[in-house]
Amino acid sequence: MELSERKIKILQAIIRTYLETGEPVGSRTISKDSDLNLSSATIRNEMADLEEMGYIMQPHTSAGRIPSDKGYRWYVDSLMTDKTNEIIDIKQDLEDKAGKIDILLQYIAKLLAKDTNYTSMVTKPRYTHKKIKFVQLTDVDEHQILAVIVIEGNIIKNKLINVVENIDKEAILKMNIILNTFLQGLDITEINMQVIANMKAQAGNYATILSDVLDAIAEVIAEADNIEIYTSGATNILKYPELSDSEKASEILYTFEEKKQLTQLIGDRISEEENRGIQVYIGDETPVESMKDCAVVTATYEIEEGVYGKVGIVGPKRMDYEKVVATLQNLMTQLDDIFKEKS
Amino acid sequence: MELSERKIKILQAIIRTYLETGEPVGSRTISKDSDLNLSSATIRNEMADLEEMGYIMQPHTSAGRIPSDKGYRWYVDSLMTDKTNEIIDIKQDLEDKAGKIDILLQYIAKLLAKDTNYTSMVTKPRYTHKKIKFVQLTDVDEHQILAVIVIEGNIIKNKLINVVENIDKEAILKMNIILNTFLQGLDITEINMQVIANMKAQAGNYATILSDVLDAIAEVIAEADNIEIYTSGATNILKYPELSDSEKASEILYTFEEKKQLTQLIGDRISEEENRGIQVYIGDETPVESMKDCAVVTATYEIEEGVYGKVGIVGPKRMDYEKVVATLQNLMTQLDDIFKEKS
DNA sequence: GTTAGCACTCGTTTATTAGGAGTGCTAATA
DNA sequence: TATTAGCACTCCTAATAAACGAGTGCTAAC
Repeated sequence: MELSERKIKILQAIIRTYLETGEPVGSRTISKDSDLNLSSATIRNEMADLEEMGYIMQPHTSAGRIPSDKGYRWYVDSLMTDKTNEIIDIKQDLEDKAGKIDILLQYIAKLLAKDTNYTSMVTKPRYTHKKIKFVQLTDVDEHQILAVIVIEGNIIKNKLINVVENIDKEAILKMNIILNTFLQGLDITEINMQVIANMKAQAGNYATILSDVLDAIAEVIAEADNIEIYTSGATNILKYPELSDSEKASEILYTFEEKKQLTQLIGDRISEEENRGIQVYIGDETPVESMKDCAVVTATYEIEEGVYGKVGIVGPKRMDYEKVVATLQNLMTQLDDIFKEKS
Repeated sequence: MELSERKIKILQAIIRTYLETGEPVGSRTISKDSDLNLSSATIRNEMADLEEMGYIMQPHTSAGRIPSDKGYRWYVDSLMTDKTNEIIDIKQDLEDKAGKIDILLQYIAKLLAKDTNYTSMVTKPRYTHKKIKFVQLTDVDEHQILAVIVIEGNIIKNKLINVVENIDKEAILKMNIILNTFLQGLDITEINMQVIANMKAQAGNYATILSDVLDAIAEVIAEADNIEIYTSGATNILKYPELSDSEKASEILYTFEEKKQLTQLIGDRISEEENRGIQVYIGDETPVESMKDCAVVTATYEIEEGVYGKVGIVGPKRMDYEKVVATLQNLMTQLDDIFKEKS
């Protein structure tokens, strides 16, 4: 069976009404509220068809219809072709905060959660090809060296290194030179045994200290590799009765508290082309078990050539897709503008 | 009326049973479970007295009794005199993590939440008298300076400063010297207009840049002043029926998500002597509105002379005070040992 | 002082009922 | 042929009632 023009209108009406109310919607409601001028009986016939086709379902006989996952999917897909133009101007707010990327992202998460009444999450962008800009050692006291490592994209990391031997100024000076000659401009994937061996050879007496320093650098870089995720509005899910029962809520909230699992949702596979743009996961489509009763919308932002992060919204399946998608699209362009301006 | 020996035993029995079950406890239960060998009628008489004295109350006529806040308070106070000796050996775990204080604290929070099944929170210790160890500027590129600021207690902060003028090596060198001559060893409260004016005088041509740098330093220091709080196990509160209804849970969880309000609970007044040691807040005693149905136990740790942080546990009023207090006491001594060893 | 006994209270559970929203089907209608 | 009015039927929900039972307070006897 095909989706006739009329069926489409009815299906849309059902889904829209359900998104608003969260209650099963009956034939009479559609008959009255839509501009189709059809009796409830006709609507009923069409609804029977739509059910057979899998777009809607009944929680029980003698209840109205609610959208199935397939129904939501259809709805979302049909939305994507429209150009919606809801505008929420956060650009101004954003510009003030553009100085510090992590504060900015945290702020965006908060804004999104507040604006949508769903839960938001934002990943810190991940530099896949990190080149070392420079490394600098400073002596703090006789047994401590402070290493400052600056990676492309102005990610700054520091670490205190405890060293057994006494440290003199000369050692620091020499190591600074060695480190920078060898590492500057190097992609971190290029730091191999060969490079390290060469450095150690040059370091002579200071090889042990250098080894400590290199360990620290490795550690720091590994750390930068962890995906950091900011979330906001987790408690918003308690506002939706279908999610707020103790068990479900507990699972979902736990996921947000732990954050680890969120990686699967917005951390993975950013580099793959097809995962860019706006993605919608409905119910079982999400890779995270605890969110099987939720819908997730994600979007990818680019802060500079090849450096991506993601933004996501989690809510009930009956979330206001239109608004969420529009909001995210809007946010993305505004972020684009901000980052473009800066560079 | 006085609390007779027998009344004490009955009160204890009531509270203990209620802590376990969370259900009102009746006279017959006490009569059978305790070693008093009294009939339920006698217990009833005593219970009527205890109720009159305010230690227990009835949720409604013909229900058993539950402890009132006063009852809990009495119970907790009586616990404090006992020497409990439950031992949970986390020391070994802790030592591995002692390298990085924030990871350590985060880990402690997790451990506590897991161990107690309540919610835990840990503040990062706050250095009240922060002396600047040193400041170091490095040129990143022509218009960016990287400032690294090390404060006593090895708190390291860095900030990228955008400068309009071109920067040459000489400027950097000169400013480094000025900054360190003036600021090194200075308590941050001592950096006043006078000092700044003197520095600017010395800086000559570089005064504008110096001004930017000082702004950045001020910002960084202000940031270090914020109390950071790690929490864990927030979703645990959903395990307790008396807290898990949507509204209450939402409020409490929101408090943990936002964290701001937690400051009132474990951030404030650490320096005041009487707030050290173990503190128990029951119901309305807590300064945080959303936790009026909870109990909060806090403890203070000292990582070095004069540098304090706090650890807190939040749970239902019927929390297992004995275990929580013992766990915290234990944790405190173990932390003490670890930090003492290190210095 | 303690306890057995008993009437009474009141929340909880279970059963019953009434109401109503919504359906599917059929037959009449345009 | 498509639409619609009508009606019997389903089944959820809310309301009401009844049965239950845990627990109490009080009294009177031990």
